[in-house]
Amino acid sequence: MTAPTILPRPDNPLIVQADRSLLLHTVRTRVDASGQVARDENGAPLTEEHPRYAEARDALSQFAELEKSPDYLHSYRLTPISIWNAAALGMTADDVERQLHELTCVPIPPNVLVEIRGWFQRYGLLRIERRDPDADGGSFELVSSDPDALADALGHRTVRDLVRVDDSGRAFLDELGRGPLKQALIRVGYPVEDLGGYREGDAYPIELRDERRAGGAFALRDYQRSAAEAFYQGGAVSGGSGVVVLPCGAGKTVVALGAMSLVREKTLILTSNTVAVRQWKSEILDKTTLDESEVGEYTGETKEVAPVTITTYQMLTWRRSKTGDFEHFEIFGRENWGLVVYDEVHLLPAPIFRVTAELQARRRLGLTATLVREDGREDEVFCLIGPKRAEVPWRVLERQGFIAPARCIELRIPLPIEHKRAYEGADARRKFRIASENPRKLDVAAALIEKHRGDRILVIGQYLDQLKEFERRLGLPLITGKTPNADRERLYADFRAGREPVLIVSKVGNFAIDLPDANVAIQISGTFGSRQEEAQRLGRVLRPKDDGGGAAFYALVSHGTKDQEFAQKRQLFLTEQGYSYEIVEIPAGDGPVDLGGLA
DNA sequence: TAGACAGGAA
DNA sequence: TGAAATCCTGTCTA
Repeated sequence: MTAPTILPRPDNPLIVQADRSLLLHTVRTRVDASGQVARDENGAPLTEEHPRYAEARDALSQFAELEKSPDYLHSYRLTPISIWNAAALGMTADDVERQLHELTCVPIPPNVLVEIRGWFQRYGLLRIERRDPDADGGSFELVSSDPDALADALGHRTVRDLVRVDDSGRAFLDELGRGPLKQALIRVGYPVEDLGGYREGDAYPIELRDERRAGGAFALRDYQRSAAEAFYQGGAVSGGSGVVVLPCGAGKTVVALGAMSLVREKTLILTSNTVAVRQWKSEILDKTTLDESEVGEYTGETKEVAPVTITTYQMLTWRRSKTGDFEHFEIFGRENWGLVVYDEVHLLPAPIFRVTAELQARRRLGLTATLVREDGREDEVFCLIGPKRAEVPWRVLERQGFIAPARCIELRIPLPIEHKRAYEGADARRKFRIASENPRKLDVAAALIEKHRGDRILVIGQYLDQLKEFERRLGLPLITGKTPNADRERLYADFRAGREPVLIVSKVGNFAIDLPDANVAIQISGTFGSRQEEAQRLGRVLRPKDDGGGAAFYALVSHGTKDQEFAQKRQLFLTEQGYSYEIVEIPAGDGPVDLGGLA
């Protein structure tokens, strides 16, 4: 082990704890010229952002996961997956260790460094390699340069059952065994490097249309091109598998088109809903040389299979009955696909993991805005789709002008006294509902709408009752799942044209991709703590504006309640991406709301 | 043969 | 912890 070359500096922002959690100071107390702690008129100490907070956050985002983000102290955790993704990006244990030493204000517990090294060492320790089935005992073999590691892995029943071990102790498997074996191994702590390679799909010429057209030239942006190349060249076997992480609105589709133009084989695209299917199709027709006949939609309405076919997860996971077969899985065998694209990998349903386990000989590209899954199956994404090949932080795209700068503000609103009483007496789940539906939110929303006169505003909520109340009291149009398509389109059009500056939307807003862009979002209630939901909602207002103006995202929460607690959880992902929430407390009382605390 | 709608699933 | 939206299929109507 290398001795630390950098001594901890007391003014550094990071504390590394023995349980592998990391604490990051976001602020520090301000000191005046005479060396005294600066205080406000009430004598309370003043704080300022820690000068190395941003640097530390950017460093940690490469190899640690953000867990909690209260005001002053953010906590991160080092996990095997977070380290293996770093390893797959080419980082080494030395890199991570050096960055920790540079940021920490206390000595790093030695066991943490040992564990980090251990995880890095395990990455690629076991490999799956191709064999000649006639000469050897099977098509693929699980190998390791470290016999102890191989023996240790095979000591686990769940692993041992998936391979055939011959007399000399070599472990063989066949093609379909690759996925299940990788799943079993990652559960016992071995991320396998799969050098088994890919089966060639049917060649199909797919080229990006790069010519000048009426709408201007289409060209991949630099980060899109390098993400596509990182996917194609990433890993020991080129042509690869893995995940590209890009913010909403950064053009994930275009990255996939870039990858398709590198692979140049028949491609199957799996996406989350039918609107997305249509969007993919029009993007493909617009930006590649493929024409209508070469791109198929495989949905409830039309079941076309073409050299490039787009379908939905729901289509694939449909069953006649609870115990029936997945009747549409046969699409995977209908063509000799050379590439399978998984859109929104953070939403991938369980049955798709199952079928993907059998698809390890196909190239697989996962796209997502966040690797975080609410169900904690990050390890399955890692071993079945592949490691993270490229990631562009939101803030970087913001600096380059590809997404609009955004201000996030959490408004803490007191519960009126009579609701407070009901809240105290309610059980846990009623509490959340009561706090979410704080009627005072309506007054605050009205004040915000007034403040943002002239902007495009979306009011986003979770409960239909609450939303209907807003519709009635504010006299603004509401869109829910029940709103007929014709009405939706009319309202969207009015919103785009500026005739209708405010729309109230329910959870449809999470799915409807055709929802027009806004520059102000007011979230009046959200789910129990879905991080990706918050990210998507912010994504709604992040498209760059013609006037170069910024966006605002307001989260309205009831002060000191479950509502506030869950809001904090939702904010995790965005904090990790470098957004900080300003907190503004709304004074108690009724009548017009004073937004004086808001600059 | 298209559209509307109900019902089940996750 | 619960509510809401979606998608797919099948059936009914005109």
